Amino acid sequence: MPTAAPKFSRLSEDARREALIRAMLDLVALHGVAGATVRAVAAGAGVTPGLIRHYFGSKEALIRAAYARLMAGMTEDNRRISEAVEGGAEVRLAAFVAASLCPPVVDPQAMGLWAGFLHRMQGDGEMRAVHEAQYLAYRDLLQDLIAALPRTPGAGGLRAEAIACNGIIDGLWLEGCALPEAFAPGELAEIGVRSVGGILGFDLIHHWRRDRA
Amino acid sequence: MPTAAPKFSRLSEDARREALIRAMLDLVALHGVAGATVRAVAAGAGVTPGLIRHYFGSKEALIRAAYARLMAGMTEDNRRISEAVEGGAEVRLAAFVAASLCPPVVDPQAMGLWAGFLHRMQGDGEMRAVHEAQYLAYRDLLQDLIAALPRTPGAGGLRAEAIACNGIIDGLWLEGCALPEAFAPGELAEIGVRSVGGILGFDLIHHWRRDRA
DNA sequence: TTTGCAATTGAACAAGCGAATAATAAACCC
DNA sequence: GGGTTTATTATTCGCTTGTTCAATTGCAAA
Repeated sequence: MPTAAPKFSRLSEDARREALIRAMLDLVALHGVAGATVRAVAAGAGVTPGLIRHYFGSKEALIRAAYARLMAGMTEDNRRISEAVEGGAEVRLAAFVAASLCPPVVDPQAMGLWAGFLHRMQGDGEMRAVHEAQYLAYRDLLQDLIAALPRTPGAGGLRAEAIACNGIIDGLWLEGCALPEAFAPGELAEIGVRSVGGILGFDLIHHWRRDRA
Repeated sequence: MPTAAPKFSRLSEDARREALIRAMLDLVALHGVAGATVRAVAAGAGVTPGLIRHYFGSKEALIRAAYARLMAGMTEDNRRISEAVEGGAEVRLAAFVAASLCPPVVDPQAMGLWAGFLHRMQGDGEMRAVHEAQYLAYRDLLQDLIAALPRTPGAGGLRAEAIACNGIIDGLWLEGCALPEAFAPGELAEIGVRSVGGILGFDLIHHWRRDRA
């Protein structure tokens, strides 16, 4: 008598949690938070709905875990970009700005994912705390890159400059995601680098263009 | 025998639609789109759920109508701001930027409202069309203010400058809404005016400060 | 191989959703 | 005032949701 095929396999706790978080992120990106039902997430992870409760206690807790994972991943990507570029502080900052304003960072699905979680921050203080920590980490990274520029800092102070540069990156990223056809390829990146240069009083786009050539 | 109190009153079509849209906006701002059920919206408007179908055909159609109303209101506010300020083009542009980065425009509830609708744009082309029209109208307004400045336009062109200024206003507005306690009162407005000046190569903050004094 | 444990299933549950529809009553016309 | 219209209500339907829990079963230790 042949041994019957196993109905399921027992994975480690880490692997299961990982699979469920990944399935949640995929579904939110594709159909929004509304489409990420426990049944759909479980099916995406190849398990049954009961496991969500077993590992996370509730769907809400899984959503929070997925959001934290998403934000951590974006920070990690940004850190890698800023470290991968060869050259002086000018080139590294310009590459950092440009990378944030081109695919795959600029992506309608990514914005859907981000917006899907954003509108949950209103009543959920724990989620807002995750967002704040992530925002400050990103801004500090940017501030370090700005501080390394060979120039005399502007009148507003380093903090204000980091806030401003973070702001224009966020704003242009959002517009690029929301209306992909409204901008030519590379247009947002060039505008971003030029604008950051204007804010900092530094000819950033000149260094950027020479580096790309 | 006293005449019994009427169980309900018949309103004009416009008044009913208005009441339902208003109730929808209030609920989305307070509890997100998920909390804006047909029953809750109807209760907020003082009617029964059936009327939503009677006037809008479906809940989805009411959501679209409410979104269009929200966006139209924001455009109107912006237009009023840009027209209310006395003075030259420099002062008007600076006031426009600053107004967009102070209460009541910067408001956590407003962001909740905006985010609640944003994550619905993914699969809804009609909603995206509303968003695009609104975005372009806002950007054109900004571009007109920029074009009126007494200066020689920058190397990037007027369109790129408008995109950049729009981007930084959006980005700073978002950060101010998401983390109200992270910035001092007026800090974002000053950063915004200074940054727009940097992007345009124009000493905007000097004119702004003199006008406020 | 046998035993014990807990990861996983699968069916069922109550609650809430949007939608549909027949009955009702307010307002308008003559 | 009586008759007509239709805005509005009240009730119901079918469906999906998140959650629950006893039964099952893969897997590792003994």
